[in-house]
Amino acid sequence: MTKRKLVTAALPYANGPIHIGHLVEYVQTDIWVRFQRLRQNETLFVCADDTHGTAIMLRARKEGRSEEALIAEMREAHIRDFAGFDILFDNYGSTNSDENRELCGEFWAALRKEGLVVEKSIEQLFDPEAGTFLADRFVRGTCPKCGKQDQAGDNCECGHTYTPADLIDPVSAISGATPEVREAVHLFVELEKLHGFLDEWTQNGKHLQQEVANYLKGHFLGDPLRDWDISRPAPYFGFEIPDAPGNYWYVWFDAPIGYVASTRQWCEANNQSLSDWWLSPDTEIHHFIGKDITYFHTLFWPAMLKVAGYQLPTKIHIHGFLTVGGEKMSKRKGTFIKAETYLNHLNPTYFRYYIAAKLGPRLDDLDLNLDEFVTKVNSDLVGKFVNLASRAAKFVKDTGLSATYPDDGGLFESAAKRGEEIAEAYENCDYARAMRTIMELADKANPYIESKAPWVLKKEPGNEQEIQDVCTVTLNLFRQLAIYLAPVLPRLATQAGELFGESLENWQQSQAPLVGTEINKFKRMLDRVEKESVDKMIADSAAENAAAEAAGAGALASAAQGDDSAEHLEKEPLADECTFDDFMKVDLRVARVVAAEDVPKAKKLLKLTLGLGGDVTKTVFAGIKAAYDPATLVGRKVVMVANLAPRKMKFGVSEGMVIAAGPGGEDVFLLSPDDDAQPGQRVH
RNA sequence: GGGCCAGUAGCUCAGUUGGUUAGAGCAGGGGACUCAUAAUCCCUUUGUCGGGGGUUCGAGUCCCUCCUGGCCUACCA
Repeated sequence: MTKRKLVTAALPYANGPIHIGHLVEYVQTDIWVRFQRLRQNETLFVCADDTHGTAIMLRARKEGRSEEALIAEMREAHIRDFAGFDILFDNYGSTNSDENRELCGEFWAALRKEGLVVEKSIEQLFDPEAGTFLADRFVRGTCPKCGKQDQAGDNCECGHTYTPADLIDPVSAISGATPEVREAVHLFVELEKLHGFLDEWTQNGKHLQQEVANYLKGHFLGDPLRDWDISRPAPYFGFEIPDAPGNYWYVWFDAPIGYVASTRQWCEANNQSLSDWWLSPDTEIHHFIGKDITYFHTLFWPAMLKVAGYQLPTKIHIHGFLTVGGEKMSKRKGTFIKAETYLNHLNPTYFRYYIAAKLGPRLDDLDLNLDEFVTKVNSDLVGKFVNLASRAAKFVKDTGLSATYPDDGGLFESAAKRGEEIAEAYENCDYARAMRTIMELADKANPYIESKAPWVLKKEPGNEQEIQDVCTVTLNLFRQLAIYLAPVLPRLATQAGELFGESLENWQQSQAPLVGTEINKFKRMLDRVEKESVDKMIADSAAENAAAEAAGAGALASAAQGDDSAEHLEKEPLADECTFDDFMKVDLRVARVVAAEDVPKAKKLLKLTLGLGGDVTKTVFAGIKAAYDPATLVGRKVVMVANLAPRKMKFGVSEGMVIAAGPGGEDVFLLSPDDDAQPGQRVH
């Protein structure tokens, strides 16, 4: 008897939209769930929005609305995005639900009962202006060890770690105010009392990937486990702790309980019992998460479940991050792609397949290479797979499939035998292997039809049976592949089912050929990916982010940087890093304005003659007419790019550029060297 | 600093417990076909398997060492 399976994906934080980085995980999980169902395992897939914490509170405050309004809107967007990628949850809950509050109380009571909760007074920085305690990441200041400025609240680039209270000249990133050190009583869970249990559970080789077990052993389990600070004083958006008024459960306490709460919601709607799913040894529990939240899911969460008497996770599947073009996703480069933006340009099937083809069972990051994305999807899905149906279906649209399965030289049979291999790869989350194997099979199907050439047979009468047989084989190979691919490509599985007049919902269907049935008219199943669409998506994505940044000119940034507005840096973010050598290619010189004259027909230009010392002069047409009167420029010193390639302009040749800041028009500001700089001196 | 992982054809990767001339897909080159979404099929080029040392009859595969890269090191996926 197979066990029933409860599957979760990490709860996305209700503070931002879903992007393709998130989607790696949801696609991975969805594939696994669909695979389980295809194998006839009773499977429940739950998720929820993670809604609590300081970040949500601050954002709601900034937007002048309630946290509830914010998270409701975000939840709607998340659900829409997931649906757009064919991610099919049985229940999508929220950590801000009655079910969750109640369950939190239950887990809390269990911790209390075990005597694991202790009170400790700690010093924490408080922002008097914003009226809130500051999480580490909301404090910046000078590193007490190396003296580097503008470092995060808990660690410095130099590698030193500390508490925010140790920072020199700390500044609140929220308001810019100088935080005060305040003492507050927090509640802690004495995790060390569960050390033995956690040692066994993490190291027994059953529940975690080996490298994760090693990581925990090396980082945490080698020393006594620290007490876990599990409460936050008001103001905090979350659940107030019933027996500690004025204190709230830390978001990471109630978030994983959200898995249970979402399950409960589903149970209540479907007349099921929660205990069958979370308290029964007959149910496997599988969590899919990203490696950044390993710690919470592999130490705290098992500890909480253990203490509360719940079933422990069967397996925690941890994946790496998504990079694009080998780099971290970048808003500026447009590679920080929101789900919505992707869907405006591309079919989700492409993404699901590409991600599946790259996902292995380990924690390696996986890279979205946009050129590879296009060629892989087109070549594998359209060229190899869909093409089979596309080229064979029309020959049998009147006759249907042969009544008995013809001799195909063992093609179907051997591909059927490899089904278990593919299934095992899916089971182990080694989708890359599964996709490789499937494509290997597809690579045998096209040569088959090619060698039989029904389009040639058709030219001579009397070949009807052979044509039908050849197409019966080809379409059955296609159907078999469609079943193998169904967890990844649900839409194609549906379309394939329609072609055959059946529903492809059981892995076993891949093991026996379909014969003697009609074939419906072939409808185009998948368009090729156009590189132009990908490019447009990237461009859109970059534009959105630029607009968003400009609009939301952050209180965060401006406050931490004194009175200067962050606006300019946001409008024009820093360029790509360049090397010293790159920089030295640009020859900047101090120059004196020897002559400046108006160019009557030009709207923006002034003609400048710049002296570099001695007799050397350069003529430069500068777009500063609206900002400067030529007469006032003569004699002053400026900085120019002296080795710029000459450029022919309407009014003459410009031999360089003067350096100025500002967006243009009247807002142009020439840079001047300090008084003693001499024309001709290089700037570097 | 500590830890984990990786380094195999231009690119993405596969190479099971060490065993014959190291593989696939894509890209490149040549040809064929025309049923199919310029899809498909056939043929084809390319590798000091990161460097060095060692174990062995035999190493991409084990050991040592060095180099390079990625990631993690208590709340962004």
